[in-house]
Amino acid sequence: MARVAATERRASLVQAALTVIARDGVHAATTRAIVAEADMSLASFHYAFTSRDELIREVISFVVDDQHRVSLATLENVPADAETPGSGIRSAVRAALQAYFDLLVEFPEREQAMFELIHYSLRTPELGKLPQVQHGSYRHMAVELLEAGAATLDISWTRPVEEVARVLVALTDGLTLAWLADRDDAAAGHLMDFIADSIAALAVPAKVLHS
Amino acid sequence: MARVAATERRASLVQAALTVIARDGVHAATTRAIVAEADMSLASFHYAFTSRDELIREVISFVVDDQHRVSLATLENVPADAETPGSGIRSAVRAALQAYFDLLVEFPEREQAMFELIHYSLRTPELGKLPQVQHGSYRHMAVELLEAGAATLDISWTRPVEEVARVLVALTDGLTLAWLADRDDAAAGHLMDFIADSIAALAVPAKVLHS
DNA sequence: GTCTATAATGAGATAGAC
DNA sequence: GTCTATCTCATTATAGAC
Repeated sequence: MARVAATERRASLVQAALTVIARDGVHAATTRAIVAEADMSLASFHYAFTSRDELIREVISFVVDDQHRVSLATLENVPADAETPGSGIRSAVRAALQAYFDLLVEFPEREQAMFELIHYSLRTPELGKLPQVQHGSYRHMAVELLEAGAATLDISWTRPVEEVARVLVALTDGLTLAWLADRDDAAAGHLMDFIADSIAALAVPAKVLHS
Repeated sequence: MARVAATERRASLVQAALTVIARDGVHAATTRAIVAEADMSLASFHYAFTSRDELIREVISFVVDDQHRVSLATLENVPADAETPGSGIRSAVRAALQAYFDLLVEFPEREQAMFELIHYSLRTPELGKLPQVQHGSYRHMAVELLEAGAATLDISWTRPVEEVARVLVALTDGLTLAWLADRDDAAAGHLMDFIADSIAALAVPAKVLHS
């Protein structure tokens, strides 16, 4: 096989690991399954990584970074949803949730893998603060979305934006887990309606704070 | 070792498995670890169960049943929180959440194990509809609590109780996952405040519907 | 019914030729 | 740098004595 730089091999293996984890779960992501997915030899694996654990650590780091990238990309679309100040926030939140939900329905394995990676890192002390970091990146993403939405729709949050973000993340996690468990689209829709109402209840027209 | 009925052995092994899963995670719950915890020989394990998978299935079934039992026990305490009709629902919800949260803080491994078991069953097709059942039992528990609360506090839900229950479960799952990830007690408190407000917003005094 | 011993498999990691 | 072959260990499961 062609000679490839170690950094490229590492990237390929991380991608392959993510594919395997999404398809078969974390427990099935053995070194053998991963190298098979990457079409690579077992020895090449241990040339690029000293251990399986080192790979998994890199997978989680990659996922965290990736979420941040996705977050920024999503922001591009927020202004397009702009409507009348104040009242628009409810439908903007609802639309953003629907966009997320559509992705979830299209790639359920991906979100399932995220959960499994969180639980894996919670069970792996050597991973240190990665669970906090991973979860924190979700909240950071939510903060950016909420601030962008507030700026675009000319509203203010009645609670600290970090707090609203935590609510949004918790609700999204709950929505995701519930749908993964029972695949009830209609119920998920009702839940998203509720989330949109509840989040919108934390917004007031920005001018209120200016008076 | 004394001769023990197979059904007792099965029960002991299920308990031991739960202990191991809570302490070290599902992936660490090998037959060896479980029989060590149960102080039993490996052969006894295979006398009681034909396979490890059969045990895990029984563990999940047990957990589902157990949740139902806990749910009924919790109901006993609801009337004690009764206050003035209508306005009391917010503090009743908040108190119930706090009670759950206190349990979570005291036994975090237990809730973590519940998550891991859900994801395990989602990855195990042979387990069939168990994930739905497990998640459904959470919602059932929520329904009973909400109905008992409504009766005691003389309020009605403005949405179908199943829908409110789904919201409550989703929020609780999100609360749990967030706290497991970052152990931020203060943030969890704010989240519970929000949940209580949002759920209470779905309640109206019962007499409104009688007029 | 319970035990010890062992088969059978699959895992992570390494040696050494090329 | 990459390969094949192998080591070592842990796992599930079973056989057969008691």
